[in-house]
Amino acid sequence: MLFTKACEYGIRSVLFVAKQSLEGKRSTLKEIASEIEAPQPFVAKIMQQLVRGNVVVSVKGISGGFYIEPSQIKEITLTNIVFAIDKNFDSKLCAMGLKECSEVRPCPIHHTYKAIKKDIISMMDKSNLIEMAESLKNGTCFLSNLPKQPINNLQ
Amino acid sequence: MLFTKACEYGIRSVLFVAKQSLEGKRSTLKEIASEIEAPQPFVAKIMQQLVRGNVVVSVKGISGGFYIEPSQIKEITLTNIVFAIDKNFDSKLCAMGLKECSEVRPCPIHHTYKAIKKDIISMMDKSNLIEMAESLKNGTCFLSNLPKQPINNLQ
DNA sequence: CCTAAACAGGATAAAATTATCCTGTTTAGT
DNA sequence: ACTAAACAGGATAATTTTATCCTGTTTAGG
Ligand code: FES
Ligand code: FES
Repeated sequence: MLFTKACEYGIRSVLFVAKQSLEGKRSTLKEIASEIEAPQPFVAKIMQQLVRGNVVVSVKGISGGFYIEPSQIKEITLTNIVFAIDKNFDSKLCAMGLKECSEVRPCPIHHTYKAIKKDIISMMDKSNLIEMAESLKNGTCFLSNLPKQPINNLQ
Repeated sequence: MLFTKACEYGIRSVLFVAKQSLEGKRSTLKEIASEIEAPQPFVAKIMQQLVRGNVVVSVKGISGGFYIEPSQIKEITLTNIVFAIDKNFDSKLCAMGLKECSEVRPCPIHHTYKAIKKDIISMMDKSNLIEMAESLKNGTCFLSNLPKQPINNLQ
């Protein structure tokens, strides 16, 4: 598993908030947790970390919620999200658990894994939040497994 | 982190045992734990799982230890090792934690991550244990961070 | 046949991660 | 002012992962 559960929830939360923010809407904890199908109190903790990390903005009080300045959305990367939640995340570590991933003292899979790591880092740095948020809007990608409403809900 | 600590220790243990087996030597728990710099009782548990999973063979009693039939070494993959230790390991899961990684209902990073997953699976399936064990023998790769002996141990 | 070295496995403990609870503060609207 | 909806944050609980302990069994060698 590449990311911790907290990071997975965090990424999905931010993407939902980003999508809503593009439409000028704030998102409440309740909406976020329901949308991403995650426990609300845990999502609350994660959103707190994201606020402290300046990834999202929170507004207290009635009609409050979370949002991201639309002009900021394109600046945010998965790296930003993940590091706001998991200070210790490090995609640069050795796949076999050596304390240091090193070119001069490589583990047996270092050379193969190096290319994979590069791709992971690149994915995290170059992932375009606004493009992802727009795909969510278009319905070409999703944040949960099952459609919210059954398809056959006629009558 | 791609693998759990247990898997990391397991991979390193198997590689050490493989290297020793190429030289006709059995490895004791004490040797393995010391070589890979991991807690011996935890390594013991992991080795038990590897024995049950038919990755390594154990011999009880004095002058016992763990070994791998040299002819078998080239048959073992990282996938074998990891699944013997972590039944739930699944490199095919969604990077964002959706219950199912799906082409028809993809998460926002599915398409980028798909290629990475393919590389991970390929690394795990095609990694050549005998080549790695031989590199260990040659000293072109390593299982721990620091040389066992200080370099300046003259006199 | 006795001993010491080695693995096996159940039970338990410690640490980290995930999840929940409760109380407090903020704020729009009345 | 009062109220209800919303986030903040400390404390706690549950679960999973990591690590240890203890007792038992096996076996080569004297
Ligand atoms: S040393 Fe293991 S991945 Fe680089
Ligand atoms: S659906 Fe998320 S990686 Fe495939």
